[in-house]
Amino acid sequence: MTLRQTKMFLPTLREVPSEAEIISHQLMARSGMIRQLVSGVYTYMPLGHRVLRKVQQIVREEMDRAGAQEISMPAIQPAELWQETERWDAYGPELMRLKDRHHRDFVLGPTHEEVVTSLVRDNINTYKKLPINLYQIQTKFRDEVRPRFGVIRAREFIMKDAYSFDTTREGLDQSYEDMYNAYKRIFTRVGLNFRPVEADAGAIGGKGTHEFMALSDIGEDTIAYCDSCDYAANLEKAEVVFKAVETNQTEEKSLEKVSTPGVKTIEQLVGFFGKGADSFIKAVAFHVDGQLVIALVRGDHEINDIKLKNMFDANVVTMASDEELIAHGLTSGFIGPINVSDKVQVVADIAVQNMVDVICGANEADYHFANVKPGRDFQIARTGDLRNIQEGDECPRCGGEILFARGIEVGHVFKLGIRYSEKMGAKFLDENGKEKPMIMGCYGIGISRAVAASVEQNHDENGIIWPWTIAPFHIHLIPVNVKNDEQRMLAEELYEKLQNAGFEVLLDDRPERAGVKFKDADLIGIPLRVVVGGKAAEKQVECKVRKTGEAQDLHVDAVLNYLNEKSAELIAECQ
RNA sequence: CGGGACGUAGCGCAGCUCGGUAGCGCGCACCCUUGGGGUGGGUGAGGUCGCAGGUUCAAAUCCUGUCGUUCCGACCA
Repeated sequence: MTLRQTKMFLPTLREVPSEAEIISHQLMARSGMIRQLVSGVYTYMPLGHRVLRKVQQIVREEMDRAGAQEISMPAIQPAELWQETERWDAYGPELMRLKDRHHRDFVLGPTHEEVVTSLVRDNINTYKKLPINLYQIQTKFRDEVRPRFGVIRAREFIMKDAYSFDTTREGLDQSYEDMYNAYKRIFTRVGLNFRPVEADAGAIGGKGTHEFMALSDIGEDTIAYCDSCDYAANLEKAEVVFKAVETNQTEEKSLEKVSTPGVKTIEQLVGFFGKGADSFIKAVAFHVDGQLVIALVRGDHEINDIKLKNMFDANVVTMASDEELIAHGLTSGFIGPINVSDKVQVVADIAVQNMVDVICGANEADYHFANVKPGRDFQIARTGDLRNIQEGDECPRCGGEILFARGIEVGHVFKLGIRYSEKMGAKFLDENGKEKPMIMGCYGIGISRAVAASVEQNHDENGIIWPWTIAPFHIHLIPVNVKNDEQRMLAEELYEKLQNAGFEVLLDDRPERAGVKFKDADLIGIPLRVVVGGKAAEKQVECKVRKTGEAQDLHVDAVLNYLNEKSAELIAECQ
């Protein structure tokens, strides 16, 4: 490995490539870490590759420590395996498919449940060989609808995926916990500001699941977290604690039909009636596994379609189309729970059931009902938690206050159970000679995504600021003027010395001007910098910390001590 | 999948409205200069104007199609 910049393939850019929108993408491109080949597909150049390897190494160490064993499975997989689990159809167009010369169908693996389950089923058949946890670090393929954010949502990316096989539920719980703890150590060591959050299990099934979120404003997920305990959940999952609103309502008003021409949205209703959004019922029609469902929430709340899906234990939930609305006698913009056909089921969020004197759509263009009382004026088929949690709501664990943050999903742990082992016949004989399906878990880390998330979290206006543990180099050694013999020789001397001391050193031996070198150094973001300049004759050099900007002139003999001290501080930040 | 924008030198862009010799900045090569925050000057190399078709005496420019990139939305282990 050449660690001299004159020899290294490290093309930095002064300007931002036009396709890069977010800061991490811009900086990774400008610093010469990555180049885009086509949409969502990237080359990692030497600098980027070194960072990837650092992250991979940490992941390996922690996975091995947790008792997992590294393997390497094929990226190319036969369609038959995917047909066994029915994911050949279920996975949809996101699955990269191809044919071989004999016209046999294959896929480029987006994940490896099928392959690993087939592997284990063919090679393990007794409880004596279980539990086992197998992992790999490998390129994955997903034909994303819309690749974006550079390598954060790419179509080809590097993932660590692990799969555990246990004989009992309790065993799975243990495997899961081991992985959960390993993930906490991994992301801590990688230097990410992250949070494990409870998540919805989604289509992959299983009960327990946590996502590891790198906190970032550009994150695609919203995290609801508590300000006083460690509760954190994905917005789609976060439970809402129902608090009954006290009412001093004594006399009961009767239902009244009000003309509301053109008033459709909650916002318009608020303006029209001069009442708060919580005086209205928001009604949205969904298509739930073939049935039309009207879901009700309070006007100031948002419907959570995943909770709706879970309420019905449904496979598919989509917004009802205009055609479906008309077919069921509903009018877009004026949907309500009163006078609906028998074919339509009305469900409601808990907060709706004891609302009084509320206003809702009349299922007739330009009319709303006022003074509506749930239970009296309409019946609710099912009641439950159907809304998104909001900032300021009560924490479901401790009663503290819920706040929101955005996060980039860098890891995910799942309890799969027997979903795959049953379909694929991955069974073992237990102590009693009885055949049982293996109980599985799966655990993913987006390696390349974690790198981008780190850049997103660690940069300033001049460039990247790498955490020590995943920095491509530890020390950037910069002779200001390589034509000056004293500077050049002192730099060479230090280069040897620092490398012998165990540091990874990048020597900027380019015949560039100081400004160019400093700009590139800031951009690349190596944690510590040693500048050999005008005082080379007196054996004085400048040492600088990229993150804080603190700099000091030192005699060469004092440099090693100083760097050891600073590196120890930087290492401590990732523990 | 719906809506929008953009494809001109390695990178960033102008030129297109109104058809007629393809330009600028950066980068690159060489010379001089400078030498602690993207020095200054000079010389030079580098482009099927995304692709295909059409209109025209003539197309980067007008028309049609297509491919690519990207943004917003929908979707999303």
